[in-house]
Amino acid sequence: MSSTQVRPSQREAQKARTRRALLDAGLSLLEHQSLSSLGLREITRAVGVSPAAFYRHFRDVADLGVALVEDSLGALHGVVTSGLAERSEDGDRIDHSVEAIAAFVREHPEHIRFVVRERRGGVAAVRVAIGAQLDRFADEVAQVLADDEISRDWSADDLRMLGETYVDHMVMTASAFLEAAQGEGPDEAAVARTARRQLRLISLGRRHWTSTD
Amino acid sequence: MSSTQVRPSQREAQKARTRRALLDAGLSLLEHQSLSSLGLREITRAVGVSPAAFYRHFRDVADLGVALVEDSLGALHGVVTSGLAERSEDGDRIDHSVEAIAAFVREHPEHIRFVVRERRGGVAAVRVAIGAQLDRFADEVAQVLADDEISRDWSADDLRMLGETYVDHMVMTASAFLEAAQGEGPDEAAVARTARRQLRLISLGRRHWTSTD
DNA sequence: GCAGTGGGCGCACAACTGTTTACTGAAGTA
DNA sequence: TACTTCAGTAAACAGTTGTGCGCCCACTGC
Repeated sequence: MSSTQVRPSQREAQKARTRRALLDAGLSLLEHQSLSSLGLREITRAVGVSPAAFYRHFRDVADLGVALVEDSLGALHGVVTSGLAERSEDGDRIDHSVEAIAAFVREHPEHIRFVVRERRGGVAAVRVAIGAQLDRFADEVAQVLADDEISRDWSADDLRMLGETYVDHMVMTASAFLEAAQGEGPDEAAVARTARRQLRLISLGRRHWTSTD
Repeated sequence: MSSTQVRPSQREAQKARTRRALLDAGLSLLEHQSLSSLGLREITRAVGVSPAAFYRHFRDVADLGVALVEDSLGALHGVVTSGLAERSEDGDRIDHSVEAIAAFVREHPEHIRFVVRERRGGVAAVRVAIGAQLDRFADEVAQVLADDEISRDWSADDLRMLGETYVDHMVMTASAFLEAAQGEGPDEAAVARTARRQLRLISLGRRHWTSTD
């Protein structure tokens, strides 16, 4: 089996560059529409490349969409795990989490928009890809939570449920920050406040949890 | 000012029938795609009507989308308020709420799919319409919660936040039920169990809530 | 240096899109 | 009965779409 080349050879470096351009153009074109209405020619036109060139990189637009999922959630992955790892007193932890989400949205708004929009979007393959990634997040969060003193006698099942809850809340909050950034809905401070209070609500429920059924 | 006719005159009855047909066809075509990729001709073809006839009823496809929002969330509106009004012991109330959502999804899957998909979808006007409706839901839920003994000394602000939390949770749960119905993800029973436990978590947090900041 | 690989191009193709136009004919009005 | 209204039609418009074909030519490995 041939491993990946150590010296990328400017041929495939160029190929990778075009691929990136296609991905970037696609992502930015998705600001005002959804993937299922994004045209192949639209993308190549934005990059300045012939339509036929597209097929050298992706089977179709949906395929590019799947690639974008890895792109978008890969970056978030690092933030979540490293952010959760650092532990501190409860209130601070909530503040830091919310601020981390806010910062990520500020830095990568298009990625967040893409994920949030296509999570329930019209392209099945992309929906599945996003779902799988978020499932992984939920697992990892549950893993971290398991080491907390509070959830000493929680069942794996309950922990998993809690992990899902946190991930869903994270996505919702990110989406709300995004809307705030583009002037729709409440402003960033208000979103942050709501998010913090919701997390406090969950945190309280967590402290008084008793496993049944 | 001329009021709406009491005797609908078969002319406008026919018009209304075509309009309904367009709405229904549109909704069912949205099962496997999103609104921004739904074509005007696609709809009229499904109804068996000429493309130009579409303009007698809607300005464009986005306009039809907005009409679909009223259609979809109007039905849900009755369920939510009447369902919440009946009060009982805490556990039962959770069970009933979750079952009510499950039942609604079973009866109107396409409506739920539409709302969930287009809530963050590519058509701004539709996003706004859905957001406004869900905001109203949140208000109403907060209103009902205000009369609970538990939230005796809650601020209006905290109640509103809790209302949003419940509405978001409802939408998420409905979406999960929908996925279950079409074989993706966990089955209906598992979704219901998760939803119940999440509600119990929130309920616990609620009982121990103390307003700060 | 030379044969071979492969990313990108230009062009053509048929199929489709949204929108406008002038029209028809049934239903409503007086 | 004669006159108006208007939902729906048919046809044409200029653009656009995805995809396949053969060709080029900078780069690669020998």
